[in-house]
Formats: sequence, structure tokens, C-alpha cells
Amino acid sequence: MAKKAENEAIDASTEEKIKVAARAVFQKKGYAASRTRDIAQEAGINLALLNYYFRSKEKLFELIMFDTMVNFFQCMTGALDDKNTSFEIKIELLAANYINLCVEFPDIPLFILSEIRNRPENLFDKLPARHLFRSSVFVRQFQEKVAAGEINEPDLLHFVMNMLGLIIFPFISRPFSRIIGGLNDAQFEQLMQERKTLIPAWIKAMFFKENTGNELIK
Amino acid sequence: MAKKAENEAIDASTEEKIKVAARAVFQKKGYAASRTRDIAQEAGINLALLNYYFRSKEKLFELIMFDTMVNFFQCMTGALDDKNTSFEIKIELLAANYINLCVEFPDIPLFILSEIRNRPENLFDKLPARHLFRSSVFVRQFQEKVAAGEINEPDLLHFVMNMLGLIIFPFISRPFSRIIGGLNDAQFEQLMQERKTLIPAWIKAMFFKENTGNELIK
DNA sequence: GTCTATATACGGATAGAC
DNA sequence: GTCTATCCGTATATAGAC
Repeated sequence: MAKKAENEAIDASTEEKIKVAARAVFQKKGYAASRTRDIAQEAGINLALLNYYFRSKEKLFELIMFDTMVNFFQCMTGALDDKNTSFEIKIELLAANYINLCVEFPDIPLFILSEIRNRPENLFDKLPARHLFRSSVFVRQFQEKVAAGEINEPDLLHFVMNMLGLIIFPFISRPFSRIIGGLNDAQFEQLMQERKTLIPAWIKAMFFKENTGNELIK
Repeated sequence: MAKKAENEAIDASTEEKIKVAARAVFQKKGYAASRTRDIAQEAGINLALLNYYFRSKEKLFELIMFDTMVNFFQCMTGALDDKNTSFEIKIELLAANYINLCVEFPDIPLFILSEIRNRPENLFDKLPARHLFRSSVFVRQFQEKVAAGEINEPDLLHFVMNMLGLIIFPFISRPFSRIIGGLNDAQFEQLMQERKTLIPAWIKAMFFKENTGNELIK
């Protein structure tokens, strides 16, 4: 009975502690600026143990990077591939999911974006993300709406860039909100919560032809 | 006659060559991943000269960082503080200016955003950006439109985040366009050129009450 | 001003005791 | 499995010749 319980709930295994610490440090500072010593200290263990469990900084990083991305994309694919929800609902879900994720882990977007640059080996076309996305119900519904003449802009790329930009950009430009807008953490989160409903309305106003978007705002 | 001409036009001074190389390397890889040796090599000079001219990697970086940001913000303040242009024209100018800048130097946005994180010493509240922005003609015109009831969303922060997000986000998420959208460089730039006119129209559709926005799209 | 050679520090990784 | 001590490559920075 104690055999399985102890390493889960009571307190994490050493391996897990290192992973948690590594995630925090890597996501905050990026690969190049992170020191294995800092990770070890953050984990409350010794530097040697890090190599004992994960062989090298690089290997540990790849692990963290990979499951950060899986985590990030699941947020997307989970909402976008449901046959029982409408296109509009999917947009609302996506905005809410991503904003929740980013509020909880604000470093993730910039981490992913900046670590992908200069890794053309493409850690992430190992991920099935590309194909999963392109064959998703969401994309099919978009194309149906275009065919039905309900949408202004037939280019899916513009649509996706705008949607993700509206969701994610505030988090990666956080310092500007702090300095130019003078926002503290609570005010910033308040603004992000508002955006869960504002973004779907904005998307409608931008792209949908029967424009009921503006009444939805405010 | 040759005294002043030679170090400007014919071929750049050593100091200038180092700065050009440093800008390229730092912007591409970020501070932590950049090696002074690479910068020296890129500049076609010796490592010792780098320290001779700039004392240290850190000092050189601060220089580059500072004038990258000045450059970046001038793009903004230049367009936003003109009494003779309308609010709508300013949006068009801003989109066009920034897209031009990003097409030419695609690494700048991610560079600024990721290097600002973890520099709470705030290299950039030395910049007058904050005050320049808040007292700009653009902001005054925005507030007038809000007061006149022409705009849906009274919060300037939402407006600015959306506008900058629409402009900048595609550039920092470039790898996604490449992999998910399958875009090559030419196709990507084509899309960005389109956005110079699309973005102002989208902004109108999102925020302006007398909605003539949708007719403007396409 | 520009180079070569070198000092010095730091960070990743391992050896080996317990 | 976990620690201490240490090795060794690499990166910044400087000394000193030209």
C-alpha cells in the first residue's frame, strides 16, 4: 500500500523534482542562459544527480521542450477536433483554454517561440501537430463557411494568425503592458480574463459577413 | 578630401563593422547563445579588437539592444505623433512601417521581446517611449473617438495589444507558418504585404461602431 | 590599431566515496 | 541513489609584441 503512494503524493521522486525545476528554469531563461547548477539548486538536489538521471543538459532540455509543446498543442487539438461543437464554440473554447494556460504558465509562449528559432532540426515536426491541425474538424468547418460565403477572408492562415495573435501576443509582450500601460499583475490578469469573451467577438467582427459582431462587444 | 570620405563610404570603420556583426549575431541568437568569437569572425576582425573598442560583451550588447529599441520605437512615434494625419491614417502608416521593418529585419521583434524578459533593470524605461506614447496625438485622437461614441472598446490597452499583435505576431511565429501552413519565404512575404491593407480594415471592423469595415475587406 | 598568445573564470560532466 | 571533489573544455578578457 505504501509502495506506490509514497513517491506520488507525499513527496515527489527525485527524478520528478528535477523535471519540475528544469521546466521552471528553462522556461524562464531559455536554454542558453540556464545553468544546470541552478536547476539542481532549484530542485534541492546535487548537480551530479541531474546527470545521473538525465545524462546531459541537452537531453533534459529536449525532454522538457517536448512535453511543453505537447501540452501546448493539446490545448489546441483537444478543442478543435470535436464533431459536436460549432465553429463559433470552438473559437470560444480555444481562447478560454489558451488564456487559462498562459495565465498559469506565462513563460510558455515566449519559451516555445524563442527556442524553436535556431533549432531547424525541428524538434516539433516529430509532433503530429501539422497533420492533426490540417485534418481537424475546425479546418473543415472553416472551409465550409468560406464555401457558404459566410466568411470574408478565404485564407486560413490569416484567420489562424489573427486568432492566435490576439490570444497569445499580450502574454509575450507583457513587459510593455507593465511599462507603457502601467499594469500590475492583478490588472493584467483581469484584462486577460475579459479577453476570453472579447476575442471571439472580435474574430466575428473581423471575419464573419452577417455582422452581428459589434453588438456582442460590450 | 580623402580624410573624411574613406571611413564612411568606401569601407566601414572597424568599429562600425563590429557593430554590424554584433547586431546580426545578437539579434539572431540572443545574448546568452552568442559568442564574441562569432561576432569577431563575422566582422572579419580579431577577438581582441572587440574588447579594445567595446570593453566587454555586455557593453557591446547594451549598445546594440539600445539602438535596436530606439529604431523599433521610432517606427511608432514617428507615425503616431503627427497632428496633420487622421487616426485612421495613422493606423495604416503604423501597419505599413512595422511590416516593412519586420520584413527587412525579421529577427528584431523576437529579439526585443525575449531579451527584455529577465532584464528588470529595464534597459528601456531609460527610453522616453512610455511618455512619448501616452502623450501622443494618436492617444488623444483615440480618446476623442471614445468620447464621441465612435469606438466600442474604451480600453486603450486592448486596442494597442490587438493592433500590435496583428502586425507583429506573424513574424515571431514564423516557424508555424512554415510548418503548419507550408509557406516558403516568398509566400510568407506576400501574405505580409497583404496585411498592410487588411490590418487597418480588421481594426475598423473590430473597434469602430459605424461599421463600414467589412466592405473594405476584399 | 591590430594581431598572437595567454590568463582566468565558468559551466557541464564524471570519478569515486558512502 | 546521493553526495563531494575534481576534471576539462570553452568563452570572455587581457598582456604585450608589432
